[in-house]
Amino acid sequence: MARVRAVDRRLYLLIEIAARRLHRDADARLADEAGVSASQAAVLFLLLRRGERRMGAIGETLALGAPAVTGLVGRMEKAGLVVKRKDAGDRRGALVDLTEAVRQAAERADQVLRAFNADLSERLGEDDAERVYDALTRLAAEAG
Amino acid sequence: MARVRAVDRRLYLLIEIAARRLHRDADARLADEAGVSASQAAVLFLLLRRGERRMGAIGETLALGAPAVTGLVGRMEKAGLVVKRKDAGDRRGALVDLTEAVRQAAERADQVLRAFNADLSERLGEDDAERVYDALTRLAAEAG
DNA sequence: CCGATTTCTTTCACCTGCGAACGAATCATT
DNA sequence: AATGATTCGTTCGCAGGTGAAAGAAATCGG
Repeated sequence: MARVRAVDRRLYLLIEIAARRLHRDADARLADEAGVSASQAAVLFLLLRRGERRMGAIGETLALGAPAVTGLVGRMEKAGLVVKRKDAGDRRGALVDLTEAVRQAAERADQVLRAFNADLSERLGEDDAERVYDALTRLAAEAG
Repeated sequence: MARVRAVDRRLYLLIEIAARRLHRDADARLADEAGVSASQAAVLFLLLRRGERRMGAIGETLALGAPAVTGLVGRMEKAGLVVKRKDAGDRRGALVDLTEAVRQAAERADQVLRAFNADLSERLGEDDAERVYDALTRLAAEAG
């Protein structure tokens, strides 16, 4: 299988490459075992943990632009994974939530994600996993 | 600006989020200062460092599937950034190389990338940058 | 030499993401 | 109130990614 050659120690490129590989892998596993895509799983995960959320909040948490959220949630709604309703308090906004019927699937997706992450931690070792987590948190915080 | 909330310590999601933010940022800077996209810059970078390459090799190094390479290189060819020619030795294959005219632009892109990476290293600190680099290399090596 | 298999790339249909431009609703100021 | 600026989400057109299937060229076994 393809080795990753260093490409001259460019951290940014490496992050992209790693993210792409992991995405592909997670996507396949999630599709198999939970019938959702990786992008969808992220939304389900968020809604499961934190409940009903506005479009904008979803985008902010997942670092997605507004059009991406519109599209992603739209496809999920069509697939019956989520429901969208107008925010009564601020009628510009829209609230997204899990459908009761799909909560179970969301939990399955959650477990696949959990297993996937456990694999990653194992491959890195507790210590490095922690460190990478912190480091990426700092990087993601404010892309200067 | 948007803080990244932990979303329950899911390393995989964090990697996606960080990659997305960094990509957006790098893409904007590269477009401004070198007139190429981040994906294109990765190809230019590779060709600049290692010279002429086959489609498959590009995909392998950058963790891109064959169709992605076809599309990316095709757009770059149309934009005059690279030339593609049949591999004389194995006429299934195609060799991609920089156009002489664009080598300068490639070097500009390279410098933007270098600066971008320097920023990242600075924000992480030498030590963590190194560690993250090694850790991601392991993760990217074989998405199990 | 020839058919079967493998390898390299492309095509297809699709999902996912982006920036720019827009309409609708809210907020702030007068 | 009225108007003007801001915020929220959508639409649009596009780049960039995927897996599956198909096409060429090379290779391998008989």
